[in-house]
Amino acid sequence: MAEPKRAKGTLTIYDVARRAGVSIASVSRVLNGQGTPRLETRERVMRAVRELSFVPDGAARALSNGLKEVVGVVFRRGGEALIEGEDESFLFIDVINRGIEVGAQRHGFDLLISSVGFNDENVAARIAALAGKADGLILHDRMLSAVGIARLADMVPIVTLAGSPTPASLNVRCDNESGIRALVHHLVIEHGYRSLGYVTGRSDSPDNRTRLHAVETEASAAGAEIDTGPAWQGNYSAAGGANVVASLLDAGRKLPRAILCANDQTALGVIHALAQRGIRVPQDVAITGFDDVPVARHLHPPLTTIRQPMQELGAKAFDILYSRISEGGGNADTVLPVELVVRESCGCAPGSTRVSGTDLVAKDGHR
Amino acid sequence: MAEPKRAKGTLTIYDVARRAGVSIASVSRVLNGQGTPRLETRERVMRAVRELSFVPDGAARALSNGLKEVVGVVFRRGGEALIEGEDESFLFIDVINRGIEVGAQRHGFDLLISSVGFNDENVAARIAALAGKADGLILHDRMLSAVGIARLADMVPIVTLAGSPTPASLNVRCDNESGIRALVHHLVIEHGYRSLGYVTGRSDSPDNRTRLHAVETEASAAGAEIDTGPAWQGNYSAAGGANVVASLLDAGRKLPRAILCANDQTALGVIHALAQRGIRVPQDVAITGFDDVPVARHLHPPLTTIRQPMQELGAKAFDILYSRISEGGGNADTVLPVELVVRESCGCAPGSTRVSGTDLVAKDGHR
DNA sequence: TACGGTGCGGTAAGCGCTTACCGGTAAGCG
DNA sequence: CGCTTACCGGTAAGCGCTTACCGCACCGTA
Repeated sequence: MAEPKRAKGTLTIYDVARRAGVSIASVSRVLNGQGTPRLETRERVMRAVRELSFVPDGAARALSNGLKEVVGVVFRRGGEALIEGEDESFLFIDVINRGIEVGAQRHGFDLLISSVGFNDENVAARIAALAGKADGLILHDRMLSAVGIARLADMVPIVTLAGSPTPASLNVRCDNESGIRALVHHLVIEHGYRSLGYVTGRSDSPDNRTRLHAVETEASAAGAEIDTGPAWQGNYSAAGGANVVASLLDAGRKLPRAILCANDQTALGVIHALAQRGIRVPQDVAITGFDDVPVARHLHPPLTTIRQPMQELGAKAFDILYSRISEGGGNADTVLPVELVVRESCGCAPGSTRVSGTDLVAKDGHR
Repeated sequence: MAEPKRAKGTLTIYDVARRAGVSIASVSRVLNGQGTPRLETRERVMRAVRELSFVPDGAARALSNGLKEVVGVVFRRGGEALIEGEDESFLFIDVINRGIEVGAQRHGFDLLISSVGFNDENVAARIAALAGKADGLILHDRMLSAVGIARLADMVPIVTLAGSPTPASLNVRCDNESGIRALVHHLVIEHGYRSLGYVTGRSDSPDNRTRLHAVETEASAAGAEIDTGPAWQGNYSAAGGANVVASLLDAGRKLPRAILCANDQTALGVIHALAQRGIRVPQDVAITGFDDVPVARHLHPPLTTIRQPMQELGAKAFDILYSRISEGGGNADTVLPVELVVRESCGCAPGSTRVSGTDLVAKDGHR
């Protein structure tokens, strides 16, 4: 199919060896710090390498020693961008990826990134192809079914984010329950709101199911009414949140005093829709998000939300994957603590931003 | 050095061949659509592949046919995050990367991503290592000196973003001049502001130099005064912008009627600092940015800025790199048109967001 | 029936690297 | 002074794949 056979001046280890007057084995040893080459040998090799500006071919190395030093990362590219600015939806993902990268660099790994559109068909095939180019894969939320993961997993180690562990794959997630508990506590106990609503995320997301369940549990435990059901079905997008509000209002339903949203994106849409109907936040309805994406503090009003340690989540995911790759171990289900970030959308006073951990689990200090 | 020799059940093309009762050559041919295998052969192979869920090893493929189908992307990780929310600085980069990825996927390439901290030492070494794992490299702004690029370039094809082409590397950038021209025209002619200021970006950035020069040229052409100099030196960060304002004010200098900022980040810092001093935007001082990052529309007031087609920039960069990789050609210096986005920070009325191309250059239609 | 052509598919030669293995040299020892 | 023991460094065997090359079987034609 392709012209691009071999680039012109491909420099190989043979060229370096010839120039240094040694064998390729010596060059390799010097470059990798194996064995104990004589000082002179080392210097001759290094000089030749420098003079030729030689860089060993990654593919050949990988083939030879069975380690590519590459982690694949797969995520879904933004779906339907209905509201202007919706493209921010990928922020969340990018921050996590940044964290993965930080972890990866500590071990000389790089990230091989591949996003998948919402209506791409050959998702499994694309992920499989990626698997062929990497030592392990990190899958963001909702990339593959359990069977898909299982199939993939006997090809290459897998870590999922915000999913659930399977016999063959590991998982890293945030402590949703604690986050929701803190939010409900703040709204019901501290603000005294008696009626709550919860705009859900995609129904196939484990995170979403956990949060919904936690809202219901906590709300009734706190003695507040909780409004849910099909009418409250969102999809993690701003558009989804806006739709819920619009249909609720069009159906003549009375809104609860406070609405929790499955994530910040959704909250953004909800606030937007509310503003269009002239409903004030937080005076008429209090709103909260989940995630604390960077834009959350710039919304009007600034969004009260749950901060997930996204960067750490990514770094942790890499660490776990790495230990799976090198030793075959790895904690199957890792849970990271979250923080309540109080701003103004819940009804608190301006300027009183407050952050508080919801959990005593020690974060284990990657920074 | 490493345990991770070979994963346990590494499945190879031999396994598939055995199971299908054919030779490895046939398997390869079927998998790559080369030659004209008989229908029966094709089916037997495909069945075996499916049953074993075989995925060919990327490293071996790459080694064998000299094409890794990987592009390396290098950028700087955010520097000093002084202002809360500064972490958004990487948004810009992420959007471009998204564009690169879109372009890459059209050709079955994936992105190998590596970021570099501002005070990392072995930058050249890290980039070189990345080069070994990729077919070509895309470098974001200010990654490497001209010599560094030259050295790298005879190793692997290079495309720089927002830089300048070198004999050995290609470049893609936005039409800074037109953007600045549109901005100055809007501020001076339409709003009638007679005095302007320009908070610069990093002094080593080609984009920054171009913009500064354009501001000076256009301002004097339009008959406005332009305030510049060392006191106006920013660094593309919000903190940098805030500093400029703070020192200007502390030094008792009178601010011009309108301040153009090297980028949106800077504008964010400037607006922030102004607000702290009780100076109103745009009533007292009008502010403009450059880039139109997603958060720009959420600022207070919403930021008038120049929209760079960041996604297209990325896609274009990939296309050019790809043609360099496959044919050795590629346009050395590609310039993309920009748009003026009028919001409120320039003094225009709320709700009057207006977007207008500044250029008649046809965008060549990747979408 | 014999012979050239065509079309599949197998064999084997690398791609650029790492490393097990082994041979040569020099140092250590009796 | 001869033999053991280290220590280096070279030779060569793969790693898993693609593909040039070649042989074989079967077809058509004379």
